[in-house]
Amino acid sequence: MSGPSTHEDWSDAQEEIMQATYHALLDHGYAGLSISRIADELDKSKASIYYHYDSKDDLLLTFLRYAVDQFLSSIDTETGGDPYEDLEHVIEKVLPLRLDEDEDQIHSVVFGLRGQAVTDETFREQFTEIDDRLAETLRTVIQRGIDDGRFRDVDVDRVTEHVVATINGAMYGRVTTDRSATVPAVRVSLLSYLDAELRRE
Amino acid sequence: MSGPSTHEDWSDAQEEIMQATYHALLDHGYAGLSISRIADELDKSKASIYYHYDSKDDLLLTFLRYAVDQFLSSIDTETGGDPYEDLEHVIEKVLPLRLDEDEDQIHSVVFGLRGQAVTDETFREQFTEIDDRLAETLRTVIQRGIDDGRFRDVDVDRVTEHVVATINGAMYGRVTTDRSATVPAVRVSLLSYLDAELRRE
DNA sequence: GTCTATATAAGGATAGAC
DNA sequence: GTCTATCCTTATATAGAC
Repeated sequence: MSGPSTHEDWSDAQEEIMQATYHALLDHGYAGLSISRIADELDKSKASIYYHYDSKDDLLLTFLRYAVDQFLSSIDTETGGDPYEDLEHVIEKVLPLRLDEDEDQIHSVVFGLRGQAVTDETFREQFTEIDDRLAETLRTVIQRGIDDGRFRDVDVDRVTEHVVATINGAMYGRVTTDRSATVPAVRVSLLSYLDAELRRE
Repeated sequence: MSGPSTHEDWSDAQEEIMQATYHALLDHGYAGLSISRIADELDKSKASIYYHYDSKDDLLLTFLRYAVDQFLSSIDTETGGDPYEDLEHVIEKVLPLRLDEDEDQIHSVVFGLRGQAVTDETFREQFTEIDDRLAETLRTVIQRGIDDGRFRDVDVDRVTEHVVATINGAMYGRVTTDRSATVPAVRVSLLSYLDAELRRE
């Protein structure tokens, strides 16, 4: 998660605070997040946090963008090959059978925050962006398949929205329920759906 | 939402506290929920809440079950007719083009709480139950369609999980993003998918 | 059952030393 | 930049009157 050059021009202290916030969220959830608990995950005091951020809100806003960027990176997929294989790669990337620890933490934190979007406009904008990005990737691949003549001339937006919803529902189920059969079933079913819907006979 | 006999044998005061909690959640979200804010939505004092509940946790647990029950009622659908029409009815019930105010509030509160399931086992159990129930309804209808010979002999669990994920993703998108095109697109696409996947030629 | 008043802790934020 | 100490507000929870 913290590999080399994770974030632009930030100081080490700022990066450490973001990581501490990550861990505080994993331990206590958003509702239980406090500056004290972030400091507990840090080898620094509460006051030092206020040197870097004006307020808890300021920190949270910065963190939200930080987490969203990490999430977007984690689901980013190279496309441009065979359109159907591209779709396979996207699905494999967003719904791997097994998430490694870092990915699992990113998903947990991001989906743990997403509920805030119901009552907070700032959060909603971020999650709108996440879904827009995923949709854009899918739409581009599908459209290219149609233009190439490899896919049938379907309603691109309709198929795209269907796939985005299914992917989100499966990711969401993974982190908020104990229904472990969901992800494997959806992976298979989604590919079968795309094959039937898009591929020319 | 509060029609006649909403909840078993509760006192009026308890029902009022549940409703106040509802509104406090809509106004402030789960992270901003406090006993004071619940009391503000009530024409009673903070202390009166502690007469009915031992602690905030006790109240929250009761409320979680209350909200989950309301949500389950709101998506409950009569089945037993033509299997394909039953599926149409379920989708129409969980993904109506327009939610009335009460339904919208139930969805907002329930999805606002669901993020807690990431870090809280008690919450996760409730959302596992919600998804299990929806899956059970769908699985039963699809299985009956197969047994009747109206549907093809598909992998029932695979199709069921796909539909549950898609429905959840669409409901989730509705309350956590500004992407208003999702629900209408998914409704259409889901029915088209089920038609292609299930119906005998 | 509900109220006012209050005890006690935790949380956000700042002052001032180093 | 980071620390300790502290201020003020909010929060959970209880005591005791009505």
